Amino acid sequence: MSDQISGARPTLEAVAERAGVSRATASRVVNGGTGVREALVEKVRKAVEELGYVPNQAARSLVTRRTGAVAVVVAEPESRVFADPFFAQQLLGISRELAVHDSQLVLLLVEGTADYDRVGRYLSGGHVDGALVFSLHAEDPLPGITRRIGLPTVFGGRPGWPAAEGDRSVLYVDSDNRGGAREAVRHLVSLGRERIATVTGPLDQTASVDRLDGYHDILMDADPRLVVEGDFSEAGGARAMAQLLDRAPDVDAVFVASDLMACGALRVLRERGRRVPEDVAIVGFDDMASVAELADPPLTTVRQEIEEMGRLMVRLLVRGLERRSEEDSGGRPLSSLVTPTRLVRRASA
Amino acid sequence: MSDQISGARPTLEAVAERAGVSRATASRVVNGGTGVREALVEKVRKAVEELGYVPNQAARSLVTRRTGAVAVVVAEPESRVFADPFFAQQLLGISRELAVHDSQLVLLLVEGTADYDRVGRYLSGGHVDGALVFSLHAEDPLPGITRRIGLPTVFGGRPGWPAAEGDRSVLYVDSDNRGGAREAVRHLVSLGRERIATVTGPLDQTASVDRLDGYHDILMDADPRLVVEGDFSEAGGARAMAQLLDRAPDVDAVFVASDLMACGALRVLRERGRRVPEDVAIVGFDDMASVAELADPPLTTVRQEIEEMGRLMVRLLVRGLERRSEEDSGGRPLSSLVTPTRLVRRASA
DNA sequence: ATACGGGCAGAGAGCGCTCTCAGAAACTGC
DNA sequence: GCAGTTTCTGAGAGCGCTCTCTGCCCGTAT
Repeated sequence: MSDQISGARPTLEAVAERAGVSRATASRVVNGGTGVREALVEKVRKAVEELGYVPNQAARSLVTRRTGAVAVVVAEPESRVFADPFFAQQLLGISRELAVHDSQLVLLLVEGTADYDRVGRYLSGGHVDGALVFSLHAEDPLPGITRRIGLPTVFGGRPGWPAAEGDRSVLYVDSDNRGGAREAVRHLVSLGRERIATVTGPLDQTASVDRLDGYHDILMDADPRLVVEGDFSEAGGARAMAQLLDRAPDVDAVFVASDLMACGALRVLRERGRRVPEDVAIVGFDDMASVAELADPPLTTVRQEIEEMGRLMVRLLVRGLERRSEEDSGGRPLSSLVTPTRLVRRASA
Repeated sequence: MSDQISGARPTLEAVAERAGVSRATASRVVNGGTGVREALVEKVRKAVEELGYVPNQAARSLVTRRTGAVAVVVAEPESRVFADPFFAQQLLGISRELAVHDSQLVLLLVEGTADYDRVGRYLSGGHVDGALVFSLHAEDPLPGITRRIGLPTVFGGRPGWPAAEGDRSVLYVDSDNRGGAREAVRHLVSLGRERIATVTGPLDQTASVDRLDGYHDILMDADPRLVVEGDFSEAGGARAMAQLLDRAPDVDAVFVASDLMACGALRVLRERGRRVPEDVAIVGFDDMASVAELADPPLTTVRQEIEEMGRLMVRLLVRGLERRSEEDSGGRPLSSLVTPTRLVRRASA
């Protein structure tokens, strides 16, 4: 019987009546139950149970101004959600951490200009308490939107748009791309390699730039022919590697800015008869399980805690929300997070 | 000025006042504007514009009982969202189609038992108008949950739990796995191959079973040694292929139930010195752009319209919602959809 | 001119919940 | 035993919106 009530869902009113208390008391119990006599708490709990009561979120958020939902905004999903197991894992982290905070994940994929409109309207509509934004490029209007409407926002990766530089109020979670790159290159140097090249990601993304900076930190005046721009795809890595071999046949090590690209590079090296790591040592970046370990040879790579980054984004956002609602704003202001990376040695270097 | 109102968002009341009309009229205009004189429509539009009014969804859905959101429930995301570009693409289709219908996508990833609880509560809470469910296995409680609470639901792929068989009220969108497999095998036969094997997906998934059935449709009494179970992963495909070569060294063609597995198979064949397609012809399944075309040799495969399937799920759900709200239920009942597949010939067979 | 019908606009009653505020009940101290 | 506290409970006012219902105004027919 009671598990088939498909029609009218019970209201708080009904629960209160059944428990013989007022709506206010029932509400108190449902929301934590502090300050209510134990006997009544029990009664209400029982009524909730029997009726199969579930609070109506719409009514609740109408008055609390909280929705219990967080938007995850992804620009250019085609190139991202997709090709990128990276993002999938981050999403997993986000989802898990949101579950901990009893919040829902509203996924907004943004493709065209019209979508920006739609998403902008949605975010302004008070449908969500905050937003986690993954936007790749500098000209993205998203950051401006969330800022204008005052929606708490955390970015995935250091945002690259000009005004953000040095603006401490812009919150993001990133991994230590530069440090990781440094460690990778240092490792290659320690191996005695002398012509160390790098295949970068698209240089309009901060992650790519930071990794390249890390490379230059160690190899301050590297031969510019040893730097080739890739696009984070397997094919792009292959293309870049081919180009590199043509430009600098004497290359003996490559720091490739992603595992996927490293795979492409590995393939080209194999095709051209270069042995890895004997002739050319390779270090990747990401440590994506499905790629790095299975590569031939298994990739030495820089590990980032991808899922952890997703979780941290949520925690940062939630902390911001708490502050805001407490009108507290005490303590020192929230600041962006940079998660450590670490070199994982396998066979390729 | 007006684009920085971070505090109080304007209400319909405010719009009405500014336009010099009643709240009711303002509401009419905002929701389509039929039955309102053009002059007033203009005035209200202007007021909306000037105030930057955005309707409060909570208030609206409190009275309409519609949320404008659809849940996408994914069981076992780790093995799915992840490894599976397949799912990503379907999600893209879903997102795009939902945008068309002005609905939001609430992503629910389900992992442990506790999650089922949480998700069940959420779905019962009236937070969403319907659900799109991807659940892999027979024992999944999800279908039961949505059914019990009477939430309109469409499944991704034919559900495999026992009670669903033959139940026309269970709606799903699937591709023609069996037909596609048949076509693949028929093609291999037409090539004159005589020892045609198959690497299946996990046989607790209907898609895998259906593809295997398609294989048997053509090869009614195939040697059981020619059937090996894989797991839809690259590594699994490699493993299965190796096993196959051991069991039946004379195999001259393989229908592999996914492109990813086909890649693994290709790799093993290469390692063992078998030429593709000369010695062993391979046909994959999925036609995933990032895999099939880039494989060496490029894969002949069965194409499914993955994104389209996502879109169809949404359309089916939306149609169900419309019917339900119109109390119409006229016309013939909605029925599940099976999208066609087609063989794409490349070099591997 | 009066009666009647149709198209439009406004008043107002909720939707289900939270939260303040005030009053009841139980406790303390003198 | 009574005033002064403290703890708990209930009444009731909204949150912002939709939607029905009533009434106005206009055009047309009588």
